[in-house]
Amino acid sequence: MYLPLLDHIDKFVKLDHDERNTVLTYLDCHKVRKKEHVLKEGQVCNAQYFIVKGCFHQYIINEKGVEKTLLFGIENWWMTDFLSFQSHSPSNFYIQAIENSEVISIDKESLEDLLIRVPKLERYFRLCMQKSFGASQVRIKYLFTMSAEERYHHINTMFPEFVQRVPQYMLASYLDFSPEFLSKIRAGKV
Amino acid sequence: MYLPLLDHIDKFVKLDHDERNTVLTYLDCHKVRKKEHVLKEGQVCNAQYFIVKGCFHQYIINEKGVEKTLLFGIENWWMTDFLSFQSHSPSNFYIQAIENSEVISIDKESLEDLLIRVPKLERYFRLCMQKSFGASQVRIKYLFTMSAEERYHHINTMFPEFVQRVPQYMLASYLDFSPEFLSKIRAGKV
DNA sequence: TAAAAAACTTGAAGTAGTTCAAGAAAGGAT
DNA sequence: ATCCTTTCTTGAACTACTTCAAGTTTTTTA
Repeated sequence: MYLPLLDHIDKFVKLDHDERNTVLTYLDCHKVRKKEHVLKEGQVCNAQYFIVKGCFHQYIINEKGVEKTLLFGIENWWMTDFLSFQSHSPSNFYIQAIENSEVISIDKESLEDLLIRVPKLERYFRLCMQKSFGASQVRIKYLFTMSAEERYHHINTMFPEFVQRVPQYMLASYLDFSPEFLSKIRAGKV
Repeated sequence: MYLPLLDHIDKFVKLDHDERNTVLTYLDCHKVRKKEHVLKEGQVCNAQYFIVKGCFHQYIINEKGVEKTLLFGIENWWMTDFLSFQSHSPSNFYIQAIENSEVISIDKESLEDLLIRVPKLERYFRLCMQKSFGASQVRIKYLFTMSAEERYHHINTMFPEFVQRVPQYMLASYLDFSPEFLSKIRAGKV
């Protein structure tokens, strides 16, 4: 149950037996049902979530009441609103399960505590974040340089299983165009 | 010369006298002239740059040969291509000085070394990155929810001095629209 | 301080993608 | 198995923004 996270940590830093056990005492694994939220706009984001199983998206609702998906997360990714988490400010975002999922959550206080007891984890979280941030930089590059159609074909080539896994309208939103347009791209009508 | 960085570190973690001195031995401060690059597409990004003075932008050149600015950096920000830095892969980006600037650079090996000697810095870099990543998440929100005109007015309200500081065509590119369109927004011709 | 280069402006014509509305298909719950 | 909800499709009308080209202004360099 907690193994996926320990394995993930192990890719970045080596913990000894005691440290692993310490980590375990701080974690809390629970199920999140499809469509359930772990964060809503306006709330202060007080935890980070490691996805053990399932799929989430981070989204906002625009002034027309339409959902815009900014980010997806699947197994072995951390999800949170880092800005709200760090600065205790109300979040701009919703984070919602797209499938029945399982997450390991750790709240801010526990994390602070844990990082004092297992300082090696500072490195783990640093490297994780570096990876996410790198990915987000590349994403902006794609948004800035490719047409809607190119973005769709690109993601479809790189992550075909993922494209099947999430609703089309969310994918369209993530790629920053309308669901109708995605439908037309797929039908070859553009 | 190195004080701005030590001050910045001090906002996140407290170093003792020895640790500060250790840090200093790893740093290298140098001037970068306007239009000079610290990173070009295709190079592996081997260092992180802390901006002591001046202004940089990270950009790509698209298939039409046009520059697209993905990110700006000013005093007290770190700039690098984290993906390339972490995974030793060729960078997608250029990083160039917009003004005559001064940076403190630290290369990958030195950083690894330094982090071993001053482990507290793991925390510093983690928190720095968390802040940058949070900012980049919010930026994507703006790109996804505001019209071109709204994005311009927003940045102009939030950071008026910054808007004056960089060429309009770079700002337009950063906001993801054409320089001509920015000209028209400013003239009230949209 | 003149000449060259870089940055900004303007209008006209074009287009990539949106919006709307209505129907069809697929998925979930009881 | 059927009803209800959610998701996907299609075409027609529209629009926010781009592209192009030419001229003007500002900045840099020698």
